Amino acid sequence: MTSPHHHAGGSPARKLSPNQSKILGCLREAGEPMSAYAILDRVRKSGIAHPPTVYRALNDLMKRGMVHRLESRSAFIACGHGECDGRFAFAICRACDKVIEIPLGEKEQARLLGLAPAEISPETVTLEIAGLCESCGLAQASPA
Amino acid sequence: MTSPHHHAGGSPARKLSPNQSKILGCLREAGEPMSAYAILDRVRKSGIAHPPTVYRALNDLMKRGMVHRLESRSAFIACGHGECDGRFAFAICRACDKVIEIPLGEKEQARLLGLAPAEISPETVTLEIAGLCESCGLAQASPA
DNA sequence: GCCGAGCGCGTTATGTTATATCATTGATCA
DNA sequence: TGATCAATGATATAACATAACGCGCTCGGC
Ligand SMILES: [Zn+2]
Ligand SMILES: [Zn+2]
Ligand SMILES: [Zn+2]
Ligand SMILES: [Zn+2]
Repeated sequence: MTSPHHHAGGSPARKLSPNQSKILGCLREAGEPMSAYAILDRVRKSGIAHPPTVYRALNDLMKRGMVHRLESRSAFIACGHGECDGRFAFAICRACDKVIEIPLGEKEQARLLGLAPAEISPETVTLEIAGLCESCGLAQASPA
Repeated sequence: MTSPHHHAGGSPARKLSPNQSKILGCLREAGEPMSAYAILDRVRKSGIAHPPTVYRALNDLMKRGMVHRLESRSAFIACGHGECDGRFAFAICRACDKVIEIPLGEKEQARLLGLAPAEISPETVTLEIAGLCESCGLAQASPA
């Protein structure tokens, strides 16, 4: 290696910064999707005080595949597998916001990208399936 | 027909209100995704002055399937087919925001819903495929 | 005719999500 | 020592969305 400091200057797998660790820890503890501002509330006690700090860390963590964004909810969630590469989907209960991450196989991913028309060369897929989880389904079936 | 006024009280295919027509017209003219506030700017001249008016109309139009929301962009677009029923996806250029609506067949839709795990009974799918359109792909290949 | 119900819409105010920008700090190193 | 760079802190504001109240119209009952 050329120099142990200056952290390699490149792309692959740098260490998490303290803020990134705090925010990833917060999301992992929660195990649920959280809004950026909900995260901010939870990490205030550990010294993070402003929205940009949270968004910076979230954006870095998303680039690493350790945090995903639920587009249909404007919320963030820790990757259910620690880390992944963009081949995932989500199933979301519309009543209680319970979320399950669905890993996509390469073939499935390719098939989804293949739905794009020739005019657009596809790169990434955002797939969110909304429905009712078991308990919310039961609750809805029997009102009282 | 039972009565031309009071618009039938039920669900199917009521007439558009004046505001709904204005806003749908705006989106159809644009042929591109627009944010709610961009729509507001465009329809100010026709008397619409506040965000809730725009959001009310958009929500109604979405229920009818005449307008769709691009979740990954917080933007709205007129249905490419006049009207549809929830079986659609989008391909979006990440550079110029060009959007193409992709109709999904019943089988495709069913296959997507089938990706949901047993814990969540799936109802609707949000599928947005991002990539580069032809012209943006060229522009990126040759920088200057 | 008068009234109440329902609805579309106007309006005010506020809540929520996200980013632009500049200042500060601390480590590295010529 | 002082330039440089990356990370973070901090201020301010932009962008997106909704809650809540009230008004005026049309319609149907009386
Ligand atoms: Zn993941
Ligand atoms: Zn649920
Ligand atoms: Zn459509
Ligand atoms: Zn493009």
